[in-house]
Amino acid sequence: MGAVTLDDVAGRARVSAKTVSRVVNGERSVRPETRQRVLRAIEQLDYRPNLLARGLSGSHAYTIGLVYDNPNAYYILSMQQGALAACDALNFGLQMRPCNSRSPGLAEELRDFVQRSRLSGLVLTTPVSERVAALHRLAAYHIPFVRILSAARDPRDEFPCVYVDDRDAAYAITSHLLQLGHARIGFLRGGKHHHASAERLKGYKDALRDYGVPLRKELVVDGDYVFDDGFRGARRLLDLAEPPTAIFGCNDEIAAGALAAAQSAGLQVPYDVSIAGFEDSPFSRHSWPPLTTARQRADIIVEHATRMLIARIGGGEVDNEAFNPELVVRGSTAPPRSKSRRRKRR
Amino acid sequence: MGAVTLDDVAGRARVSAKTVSRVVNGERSVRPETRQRVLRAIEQLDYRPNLLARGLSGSHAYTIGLVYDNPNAYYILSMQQGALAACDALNFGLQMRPCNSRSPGLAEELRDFVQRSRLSGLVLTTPVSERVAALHRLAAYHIPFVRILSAARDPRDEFPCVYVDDRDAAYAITSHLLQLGHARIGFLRGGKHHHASAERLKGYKDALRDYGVPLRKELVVDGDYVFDDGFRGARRLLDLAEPPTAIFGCNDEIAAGALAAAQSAGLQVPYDVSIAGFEDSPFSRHSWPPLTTARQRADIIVEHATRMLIARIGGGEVDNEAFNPELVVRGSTAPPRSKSRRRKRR
DNA sequence: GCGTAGAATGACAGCGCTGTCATCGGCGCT
DNA sequence: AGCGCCGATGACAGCGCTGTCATTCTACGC
Repeated sequence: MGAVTLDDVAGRARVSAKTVSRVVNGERSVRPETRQRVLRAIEQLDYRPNLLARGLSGSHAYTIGLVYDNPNAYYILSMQQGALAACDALNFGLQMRPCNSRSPGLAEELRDFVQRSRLSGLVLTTPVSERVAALHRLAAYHIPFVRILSAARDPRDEFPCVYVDDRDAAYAITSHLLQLGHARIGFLRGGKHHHASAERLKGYKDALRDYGVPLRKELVVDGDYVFDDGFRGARRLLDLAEPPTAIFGCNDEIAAGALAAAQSAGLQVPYDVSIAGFEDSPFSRHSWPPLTTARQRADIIVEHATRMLIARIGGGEVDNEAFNPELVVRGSTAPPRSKSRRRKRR
Repeated sequence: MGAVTLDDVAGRARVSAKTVSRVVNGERSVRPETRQRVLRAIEQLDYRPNLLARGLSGSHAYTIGLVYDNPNAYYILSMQQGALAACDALNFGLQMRPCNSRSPGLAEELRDFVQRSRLSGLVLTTPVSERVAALHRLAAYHIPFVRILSAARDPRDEFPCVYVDDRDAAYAITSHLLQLGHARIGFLRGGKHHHASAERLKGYKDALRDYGVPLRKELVVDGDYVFDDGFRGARRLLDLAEPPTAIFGCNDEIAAGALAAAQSAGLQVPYDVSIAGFEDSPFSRHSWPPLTTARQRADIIVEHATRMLIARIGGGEVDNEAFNPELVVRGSTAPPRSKSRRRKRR
């Protein structure tokens, strides 16, 4: 099993182990010719640093943790892929960490997690990134982190941040529906305590206001980020005496539920009712009709956040960044048909 | 930051560090009263072992790798969840490792991966688990692994294995369609080089044979495990002079493509054409109509494989296990309607 | 040619744990 | 009483790397 170690390389290159370490870690103050010799030895021996030893010895393990608390499988995986891409490129390891963002001991759980493996830092995704008290505790423990937040850029933020302006995107989707001529637009909320959900509702309300369309309480239905709630919520909306001509689901899974509810009621989408989602998950592309939605590249966002984190760990100062989801118009939205022509099938 | 170490606990419990180590690792030969004292100290100090140190010092890192090469995001995530469940329960770490199963240096890549982090072992999922030559090399490197294989249990297998009998499940789905009265059943293949895909095709053929229905070459269409191939393949089938009355997609994503193709052609599912998938992914539940499919609990299967692996690492002998996917009948399949009554909408 | 700053390199300890082997004590046996 | 044996415990080295600090080398100015 004899894995090649620093010492082996050092012997071959006729330098000390420390110098090899310097080369491996790209430190300055190694003469180019020495560096060459070391690199050659590394290649000849096919040396790979032992990450455990490096982590144990150094001040941190060159590994970051991705912290999430989200029921949405697809979302988690995109985030993981983004984080993995950044980590692979920068030679860091990645640990996934599900958690309960509402737990009172959140900060301490995360501290233990970091200490056990000497993690270099954490990427905090929503809704974990919204627990401000926990963030302060983490900062007090000197744990580097970058958070991803559903909000507009805010210069007063004291913690490094990648912003995703969900309000803006929800505004765009609602505007799109309004411009198509819809005046009664249903809104299916997700995650009650989830800040992103509130932002999306805000975008919806703001758009209605700006277009001079009154907000109707009965068109906003609570629920969670899951299919069944989308189905039930849409059913409720469609059963109203005056049903909406369009429904905006707070994420794609909710919209999928709404789509199924409409179709099971014999309505044709988008002719009888328009449906829009939020997320650009595979479902939105694979359903029929494909969903109009907001493209949110969770992978790219998290990759960026990961790079920011690693840069900070390396001592750099990094500027916050904002990513705005963009409107993707697909087949599930169209102008409303006049009520008289609405028809039931089957 | 001062994390609590073994020595701290040892000092408090008035024993040596080694004894604390024994208690932590559940070794015998510690007097119960000593053990109690140590446990109390651990609790009082809230001690957590440093995984890096343990891994560096011990013969392995109490961490396993989950190796995959699969384009299906949902599948990967379920597997990850299963592995995480087992690892959490048994106090192991988990590293995810995507790879190219067709790379000639596969075994060496994996060896490097294992050595870098001193991994305890690997769980190999399909199609990586099918590369027999690589498996032999891994075994020669003394790397423990458990593989998950799409096949019927085979006592001649020399490597530990969790079997998933895809042929059987595909047989069940095809039988279901045949029993409904379908005689022309289209089959959309996935991953050309993927053994599981061949097994599913086999199940399809076997069922046809057993029901005395001739196999029609033109009803079997090649493609990959992706939506677009399902869409295109189904289009091709539906455009035949004598189109099939049912289509069986090799996984849910392919079936989703077929569903979209049928609906975009104005066909009503399942009245005009039945569609079945394979996998029981969320899509199959969230589409309209929901898909008849084969339930494959990737999470449970991988959790089991992970437990097997960890048991083996601990020196135990473990028996191979087989999981058979089960047929899940939903709304996308129904008896064929007579051809004359078939109608186009829109 | 000499002194010296600053760059290049090396020696060494130690990160927190486990494997190995030595040690200690108590018990049962002759 | 003396012996051996085994269970319980501890001392110590070392896993492979990095941080710190000491040492050596180089180049430049006078």
